[in-house]
Amino acid sequence: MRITKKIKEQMIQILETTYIDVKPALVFGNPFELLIAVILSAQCTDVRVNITTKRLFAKANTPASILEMGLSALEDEIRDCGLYHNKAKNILGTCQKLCEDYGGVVPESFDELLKLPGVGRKTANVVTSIAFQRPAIAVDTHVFRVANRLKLGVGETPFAVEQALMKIIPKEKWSAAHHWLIWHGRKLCKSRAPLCGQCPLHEICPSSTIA
DNA sequence: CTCCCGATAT
DNA sequence: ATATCAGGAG
Repeated sequence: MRITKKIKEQMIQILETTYIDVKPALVFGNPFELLIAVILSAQCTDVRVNITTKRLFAKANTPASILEMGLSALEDEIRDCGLYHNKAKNILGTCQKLCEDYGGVVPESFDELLKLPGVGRKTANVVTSIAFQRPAIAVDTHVFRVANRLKLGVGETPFAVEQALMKIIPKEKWSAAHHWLIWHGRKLCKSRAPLCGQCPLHEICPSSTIA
């Protein structure tokens, strides 16, 4: 079955009305905390990140104070999130760059964000969208999977999916769409056992496992 | 493409 | 027991 532009627009409308009012799952108090939380969130559940950041931010929640912790103390603090050696190194590198080049403040420029160690396209887009409230579609594992299953935005790489989604979704809805797709992926369009029977999109979804 | 990696869901 | 989790770097 071919997915027309009209069907894609139907999908967008259903997602928009179904996931009205969804908000970020990560807990943060400012752009810097969000940046650190997103770096920690790679291959880790948001629940675990929130437990870890609550404890970490109580001890240190500025670039300078996290730098003071040092590598091994930071590793101990974030170990539960997994990939902790890389993440600790990247967080320290990011904190150092923030202090040296940006006066301890998270830059709003997407290109500057990308220069921070441990910050790739997905993380930079999350910070751009959520912390600075500018239109962006961060393609994480959920968005990538859901967009491809729906054929709402097809692509072999996250960047390709991001571009495909930006074409079909009006710019003013980009940031919201990122949240619709994430929550849809978490609640219904799960990686292992998608709950197609409960899905409001199953009738127009090309990947639906039910009639 | 591979490696990083502990916690959690199934 | 193993697939997956708000990915990024080499």
